[in-house]
This record gives sequence, C-alpha cells and structure tokens, in this order.
Amino acid sequence: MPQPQPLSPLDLIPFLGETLLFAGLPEFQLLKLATLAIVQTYDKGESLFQQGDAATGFFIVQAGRIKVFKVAQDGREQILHIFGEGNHFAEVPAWDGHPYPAAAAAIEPATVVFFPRQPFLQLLEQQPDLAINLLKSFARHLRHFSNLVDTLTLHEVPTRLANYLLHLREQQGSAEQITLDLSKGQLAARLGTIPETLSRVFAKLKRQQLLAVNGNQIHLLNVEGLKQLADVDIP
Amino acid sequence: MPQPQPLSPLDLIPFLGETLLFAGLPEFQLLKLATLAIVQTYDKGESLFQQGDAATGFFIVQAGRIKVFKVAQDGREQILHIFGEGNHFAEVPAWDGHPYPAAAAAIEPATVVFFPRQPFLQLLEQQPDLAINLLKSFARHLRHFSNLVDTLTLHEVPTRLANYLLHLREQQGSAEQITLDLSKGQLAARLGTIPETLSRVFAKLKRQQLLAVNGNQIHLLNVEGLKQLADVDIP
DNA sequence: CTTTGACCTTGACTTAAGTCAAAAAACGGG
DNA sequence: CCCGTTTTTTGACTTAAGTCAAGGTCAAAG
Repeated sequence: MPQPQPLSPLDLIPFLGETLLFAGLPEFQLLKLATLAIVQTYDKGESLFQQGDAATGFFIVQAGRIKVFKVAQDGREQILHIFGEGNHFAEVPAWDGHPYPAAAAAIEPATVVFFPRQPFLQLLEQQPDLAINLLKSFARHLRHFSNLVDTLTLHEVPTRLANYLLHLREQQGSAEQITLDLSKGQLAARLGTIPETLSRVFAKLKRQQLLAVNGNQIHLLNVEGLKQLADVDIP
Repeated sequence: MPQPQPLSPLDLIPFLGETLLFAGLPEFQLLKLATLAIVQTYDKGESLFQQGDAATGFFIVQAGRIKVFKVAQDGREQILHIFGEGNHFAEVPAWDGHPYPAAAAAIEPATVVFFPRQPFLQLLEQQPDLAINLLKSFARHLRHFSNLVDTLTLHEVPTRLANYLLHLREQQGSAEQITLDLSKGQLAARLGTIPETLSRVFAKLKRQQLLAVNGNQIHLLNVEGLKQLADVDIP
C-alpha cells in the first residue's frame, strides 16, 4: 500500500515549478496545485496501478523510479517507459478519462506526487501554458514510442542492447566504464526479451571482446564495434 | 512527384471543418487555413517523405490512404499507422520542428492536403481550441502506440492476425464475410511480419477451420475460435 | 489471346530467441 | 557472518518466424 506522506504543500512548490509540465506557471497556481497534490511512497516492486484501471489522475516522480509496462497473459513484461525524478506520466489517461493502458510499478523505493484528475482538468482550462506543456510532453512520448517500435520490431536483441549501453554511456559522461541503471531482469523487460536471453547476449558480446561485465558494472572495450552493432538511425 | 492540384480554397472549407483537428474552428480561420493549404496527389507507392527529412508541415488525407512506417536497413518495413480520409498525421514533427521520425507513402492513389509548418504554428497561438484538438490527436496516437507495442511484442503472429480480422469485422458491420483493406504484403508489414509468414498463418487458420480465404475476401468460419486466439486485452 | 509484372504461396532450411530445469552468485536481513 | 531468498547464469531443447528459391495466380497491357 502506498503511504500518503504528511508533507506541507509549501515544500512542494519549488519542486513542481521545476518539472517540465508545470514550468512557467505563476506562483499562485503552483500553490493551488501543491494543495491538491498527494505525496505517496512506494516500496520496490509495489504497483501504482494496473492496466485497465480507471484513471483517477497522473503522477510526478519525486524520488526513485517508476516503470510503466504491459504484461502478457503468460506474465512476460514489456517495459514501455521508465520515469525518474521530475518526470510525469499517465497524463493521457488523466486527461482523456479512459482507463490506464498499461500498468505502473516502482522499480526501487519511490516517492511520487499524485494529482487527481478533476482539478487538473480545471487548471488546464485556466492555463493555456499548461496545455502547451502537455503538448510538449505528449510529443516527447510519441517520439519515444516510434523509436521503441522501431527498436523492438526491426532490430535484434544484441543490437538493442548495444544501443541501450551506448545511450547509457552518453548519459554517464561517455566514459568506457558504465553502471547499469536497471537490474538485468528489468533490463531484459526493457529490451523486450527475457533474462536468459539477455544473459546469453552479454556472454556473446564478452566473447567478441566488445565489453566486460562485472555485476552492474559494464566496461565497454570496443565502443566502435558496439556502435557498428547498434547502427542506430534517427531517434 | 506529387501533383499540386489547382483547387479553389473555398472548396476545401467544408472538408477541413469536418476533420477532428479543425472541428469547431470559426469560419474565417478555416478560410485562412484553406488558403495556406496545398493539395497534392500521389500515385500508389509514391513517397510523401522519408524518415529523417526535415519537417516542413503536416498532412490531412482527403482521399485514398497513406501509410506511415519505419524501414530497417535490410528493407523490412514496419507500418506504424495507416491514415484514411479525414485523418491527419505528422502533426508532431510539424509542431516540434524535429525531423519526421518515420517515412510516409501512399498505399493507393491518394489526395492529401499539406499545411506548412509556420502558419500552422501561428494559428495555434491564436486558437486555443486548436491546441485542444491537437492534444486529443496526440492522445489518440499515444494509445494507438501503446497498443501497437503490446501487440507486436507480447503476441504471436496468428494472434495478431486474428485480432486484426476481428477489428476489421467490427468495422465492416460484424458480418462473417470481410474484405481485407490491405494487400497481403502490406498487411504483413502492418502485423510486423513478412508475406511468407502471413501466408503460412492464413494457411494454418484455414486448416483449423477458423476461416476461408478467397483473394481479399475472408470468410470467418468460427468467430468464437478467433476471439479465443486473439484474446485481446484493453486497447 | 498471351505476355508481363506484381503479388502471393509453398517448400526446405536456418536462426533467433523462448522454455524448462538446475546450478551459481549476489543480496539482505536476523 | 550465516541463511534463505532473489537474481543471474548455463545447458539442453523447442519453436516461431525469417531466408532463399521456385512456382503459381491474376489482371492489365500489348
């Protein structure tokens, strides 16, 4: 069960003002928002909502990370997106009122700010800026999805992994030593495969001297080779 | 090469007013739009733009159908979306100014209305209603994508085909006799597979007495069986 | 007609990746 | 520090779906 946090709305204002969604909103609106917000904490693995649940609102991550994912009947998971600090998600269901199209759960202990649907819609009417921010967010998500479909259907697992690792490398300052930001099991779900296969692909890349693995530490031995394998197109 | 059509702007107004994107706009705005619009016709197979092209504007389909798709280096295609009469597409690139993330081509002779980016952005600033319509459109696309990823990664080809056929059946009035709206080759690309595999899956479903195929006419012999195979979840 | 080209189907084969099972390694309390 | 749980790896096997190549079908064009 999520723990509602007794936290003063005032403490939330600076945080909200820095999120992309609420950037540029006047102070008094942020205050209103902050009073509506419900801060919740989740344990690792705990579920925020299931696919098909009625959409009651949307979320902003304050700490930790949340995965949004689809589940097959056989239990296999496909992660659609992982959201970290300052990211917001489930705005579409909050906005259009249809059920959540995917499930969400914490992949590590997390604190999120929940905004109920109705007040959010009201605010949206009063604040054209917010509509623009929402558009930006939707546009980002659409590009993400188009990229995801490309990756998952037109590339094989080694390519997807190489891609992922190279992105991670950039995020972490382009050194050859990188730290996985997901457990291997979760990484498999992110890449649209299963842990066994991921493990084998890591083994294969090791054999090819492309990288070395030590727990969640990956040493990229041959970045050029990985790039060739990844052979990305426009994201 | 697309043929720009010499068509009076006035003729376009009623059409534009009925599209979801421009629904509810005042007449004088529609007129402005109509003067900006460039009507183009494309032959079957002709390309509107390539993935990575600079986004110069967006499109509304007036007649025929357009596919938006990703291409792998080996030439394999994944269709992301098919747009028919009254549908609009590529609003994201037109809006955010980044390159088109996928390619577009006509799957049959088509007439589209092209709107250049800059005037569109100006109009958007003047018309908050348009921003709302755009949000609706983005939201629809996002749900479509989340569904697409689910289908492509969590279900096998026979399931995907059964799903497709059942949707088609609903569209066509729920009779057992349906007409494919795509060539089998394009259907394969839509379902994330190749023609050979699709052909074999059709053969398999025939063998299981689930359907009968005659060209683009499909007779659904056992709708319940297909539903079981499709075993859809929330779209 | 009959020829041409686009589209579709079929067969034989290969391959990427999933399944199942078990062992090994890593982790987190108590 | 040890024990039990979770995560990861490995092996043997299966399977869905892709590749390659050859025919077949059909309709429009000559």
